[in-house]
Amino acid sequence: MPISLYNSLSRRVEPFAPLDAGRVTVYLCGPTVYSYVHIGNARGPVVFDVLVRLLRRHYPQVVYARNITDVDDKINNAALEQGVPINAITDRFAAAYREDMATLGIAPPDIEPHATAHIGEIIAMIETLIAGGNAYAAEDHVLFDVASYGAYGALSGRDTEEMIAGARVEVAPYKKNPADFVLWKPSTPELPGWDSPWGRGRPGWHIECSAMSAAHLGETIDIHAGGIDLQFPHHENEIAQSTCAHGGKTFARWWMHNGMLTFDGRKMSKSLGNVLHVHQLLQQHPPEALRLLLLRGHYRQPLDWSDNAIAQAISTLDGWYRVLRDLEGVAVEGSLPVPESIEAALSDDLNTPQALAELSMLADAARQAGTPAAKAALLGGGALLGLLQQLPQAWFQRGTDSLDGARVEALLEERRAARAAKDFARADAIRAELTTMGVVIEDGAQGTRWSVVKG
RNA sequence: GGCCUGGUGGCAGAGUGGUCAUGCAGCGGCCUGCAAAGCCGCGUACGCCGGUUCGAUUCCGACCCAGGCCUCCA
Repeated sequence: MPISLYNSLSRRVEPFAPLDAGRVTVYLCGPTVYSYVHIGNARGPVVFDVLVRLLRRHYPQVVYARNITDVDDKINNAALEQGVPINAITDRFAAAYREDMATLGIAPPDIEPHATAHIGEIIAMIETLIAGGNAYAAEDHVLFDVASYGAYGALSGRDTEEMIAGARVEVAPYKKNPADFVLWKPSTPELPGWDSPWGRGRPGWHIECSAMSAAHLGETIDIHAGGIDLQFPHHENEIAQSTCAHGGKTFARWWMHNGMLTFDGRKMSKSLGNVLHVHQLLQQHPPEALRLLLLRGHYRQPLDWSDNAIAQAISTLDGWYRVLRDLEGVAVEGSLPVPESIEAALSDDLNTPQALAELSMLADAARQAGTPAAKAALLGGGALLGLLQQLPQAWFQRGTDSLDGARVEALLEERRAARAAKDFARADAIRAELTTMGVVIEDGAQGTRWSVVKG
């Protein structure tokens, strides 16, 4: 089944075809690790995790890189404030990031390049840009000369003249044009820095991604992904740098941008201060519900975060896992099939809401049919989305660490006896007590089952 | 101000030129000791105004509203 993807470059959905079907390359702009990331930062990783899962079904090798930006002024500020070296900050939050992404069911990328490990490549790239007349050194800085690249602004649909005339870009005396951006900047002694032809300094943000991408994926990559807020200037600058440094070669053939996560209708961002940290949310809610929530909207649309949305996601998963629990005795053997309906939805520009609708129908079908094939279809569809991969028991009795399991069992046994003796008043009292403990019970043909209300 | 998205039923959210999204919630019924779950059924959804059309939520135009980018940001 052919895959079609929206390309921000052409502003239309196009049939996807990699440059080399034997090696598909995908790059996602990762986090700057100066603190915990917020849930909005997790949207891209989740969405493009699904994309990579889909691509892996079609191509023998997909090389997926998601970088870590570990040199940046925000990191420097945090390190200075706390009086520690920058790697004390970056190691800690890079590890937390990895752990949190894994908890969200995101498969690790094939490559996780760190900016500080590519200073040599960054300096070499800057030298190439200077030699080619696309960059210039001035007052210990090196700047990209935007006027030297005619296609600047093509991705974000901006007019170069307007941007150069724009009043909101930082105007510095050493810039030829206000729109010129920094490739290298000087470091004072207390700041981290590396020796370079332009003195001791550190790289600008944009050049890091260009250098890391080229180092691991090659000069032309198939898909470059990131949040829509990175389209300008970050991605625009990456294109300018990479294209000019590589003799005019196309940098990324596909550009994919995920929409912003909003909170109370506003973009969630650290600068606005309305963030919810993934690390914390994962302790308050089932991780799978967070993942489902992030997939409930189309990736290019804004998605609003709310407690109600979390509750709906949990209820939906309850329903699906209930089906799987009822089919626990039905054996599924061999590798899981991927239902055509799910693959079709995802192949249509990663229509995850449609895929989730199909998954609901598969769950319903599995409940009706109760066959190994129907159960396998539900599990297989879930697998492509990174959902439904835990045991029903684990889902329903999650977060029970603080619960006294023996006491629950004892109460259930007592209630069973009471019901057998037709002492329904006692039975209901026990049910009420369990409810206050956060335990919900269901009497069924196979006995009484219990689960936690939430968590 | 410039550029770009989008406005769908109580909520979330796909989609389509002409009977159906889907999920959550709600209501009625069956079932149940009572619940829960499940099953059956219910609720005249497509911002506003024009236009094109036999027919528009879907195409076109204007308008209103919301959000994003233009500065660090997934």
